[in-house]
Amino acid sequence: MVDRNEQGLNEKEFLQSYDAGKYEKPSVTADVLLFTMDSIQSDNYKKNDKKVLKVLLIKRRNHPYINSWAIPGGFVDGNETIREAALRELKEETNIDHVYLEQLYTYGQIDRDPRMRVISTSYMALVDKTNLKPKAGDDAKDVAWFEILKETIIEPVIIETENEVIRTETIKITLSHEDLDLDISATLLITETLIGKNIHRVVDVLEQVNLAFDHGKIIDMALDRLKNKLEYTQIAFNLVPEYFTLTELQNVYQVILGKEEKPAGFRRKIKDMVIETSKMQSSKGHRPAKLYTYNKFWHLT
Amino acid sequence: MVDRNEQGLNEKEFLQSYDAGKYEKPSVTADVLLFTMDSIQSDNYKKNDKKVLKVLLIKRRNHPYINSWAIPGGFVDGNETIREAALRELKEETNIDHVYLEQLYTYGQIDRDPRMRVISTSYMALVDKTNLKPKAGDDAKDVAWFEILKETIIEPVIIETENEVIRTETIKITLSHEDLDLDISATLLITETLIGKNIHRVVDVLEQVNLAFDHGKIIDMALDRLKNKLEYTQIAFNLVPEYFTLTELQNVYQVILGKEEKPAGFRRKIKDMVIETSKMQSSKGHRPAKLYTYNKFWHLT
DNA sequence: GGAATAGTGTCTTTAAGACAGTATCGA
DNA sequence: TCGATACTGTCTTAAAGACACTATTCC
Repeated sequence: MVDRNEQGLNEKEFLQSYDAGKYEKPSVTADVLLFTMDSIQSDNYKKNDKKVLKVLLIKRRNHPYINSWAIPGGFVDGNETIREAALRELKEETNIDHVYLEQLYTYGQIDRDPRMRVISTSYMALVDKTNLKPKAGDDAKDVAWFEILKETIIEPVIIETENEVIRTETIKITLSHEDLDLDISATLLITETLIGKNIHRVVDVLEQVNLAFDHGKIIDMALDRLKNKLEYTQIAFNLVPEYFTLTELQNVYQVILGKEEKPAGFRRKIKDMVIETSKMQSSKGHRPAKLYTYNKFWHLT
Repeated sequence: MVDRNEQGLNEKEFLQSYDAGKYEKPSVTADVLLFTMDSIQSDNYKKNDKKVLKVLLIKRRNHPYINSWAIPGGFVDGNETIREAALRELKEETNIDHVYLEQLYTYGQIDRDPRMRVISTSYMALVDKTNLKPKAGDDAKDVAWFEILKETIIEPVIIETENEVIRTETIKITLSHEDLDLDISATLLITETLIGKNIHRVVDVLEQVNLAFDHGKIIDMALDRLKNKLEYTQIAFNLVPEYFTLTELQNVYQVILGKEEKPAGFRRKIKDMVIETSKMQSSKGHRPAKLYTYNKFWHLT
């Protein structure tokens, strides 16, 4: 027996008569938040380089937000998945294979883009900058790594009423580049409302300078996810070279999580995830450090 | 100075001339995985009810997958966000306010739907079934709660080569209903490949019985997320009534995480999240239990 | 030698796990 | 009284944090 619907059509007849264009459709894009760690060289021969977290942005050459900076991304093509679109985007910016790529969140505010309805799925990618070969034909003026600084502008305020608790906080994300004379920033109002048993978090963009669309909000959410995942996965190893010192690795954690750790405790915590090698890193005016590599079989325990 | 693009247009001129229809666009839907805990009454007056995890499915009345069961969902309308579409869908299935609703993942496989390209953003919702008033006009034949059973069909196999580790496992998700004489199941092949420093997880649908689209895969991923979030957030409280016993709460954890816990340890772990009340639960042939309620200020510590 | 970082041993404090024992109900 | 579940106290083990100390390099 063939299943027929209420109009008496079987599946083949239904599909032939189906009008795919009868609903209004949004455009869908894939945006890639490409993060890396970078070193700021120290002038003191004894001191280690300072490590900072950076994100890749591109300069928009067309409206809307012409000349502002944006997270790299583009429309999802009819013959590719969203992930493939993100990978394609990533390929244009890096030359590395096996880049870590993870879906983060899908943004669907109605007026995100003044051109039309655009729904955007964001991905997070992590790369080790020391492996990045600069691409031929790269126009430094249009693609650049920006150091990320996140600071609190207005300290958290908690308002408790009979049935509700509301916590508001204003933060500012500043994106800076050592060579470009440029101010990029986003000021965000974070409102956490306790409704019933759950906290509902809403992020509003109060002000954005030289940053396109709702990308300040997207960067903020990506930073939160990066923080979270760092604590219970091994993704930090995507941000260091194949051979690294434990201090380097510790710096990745400290910069992203924003808190100091004692060397003894840190080493104890990650000892099963790394393998000691006989290589050494020297050249600085202090005791040279052993180089370690990632223990890829760590999961199987 | 007005910013002009390479065609010499300012933003207003650009937007007026922009052809929003020039790219092929997918349809976007919001799917809601509505979970709840249910009790299976015991025939022994002394024993507590058995608790099970259930998910809400609807029966499809049209092609494709006519007469199969599906996760409730629908197209995102032009004047609503994706979340609003999910809430609208949820409103049709429950009457509760403040339902916990969280975005999970966006699925963009090209052939997910035989009608056309459909990109689907899934949300997870948690409700306490004892609060659910059955909706007027609800057709029990078309909407039903299904008990979830996840089992391993083929035990994990790990293949190690020089540079790669591949782990495969076949699982089966069975969805059952006490009254309906119905088999709903999905058999899934899970392949985890260690590429570089990261594990890439791919879920393939081997077989689906009476289940529409790629919904077996979506249910599986939702279960994983539910498990994860249970361990480091307070979402479990959405699955119990306002007043609950600690054993009830413990059951929520045990059923979803699939492992036993010692009462002493469990109570110690959650003691700051709950508030003891003077209420008691009796009626069973054993010592009555104290009723507790959620400590909504637990976060602020 | 001195500044700076690398690395380790041990003590203390907390948290997690195990286990035994008491309490209280309904038939 | 018995079967079943509700709870609590304490001992053990493991993890996290604090701190002191030694090691090694380049200028």
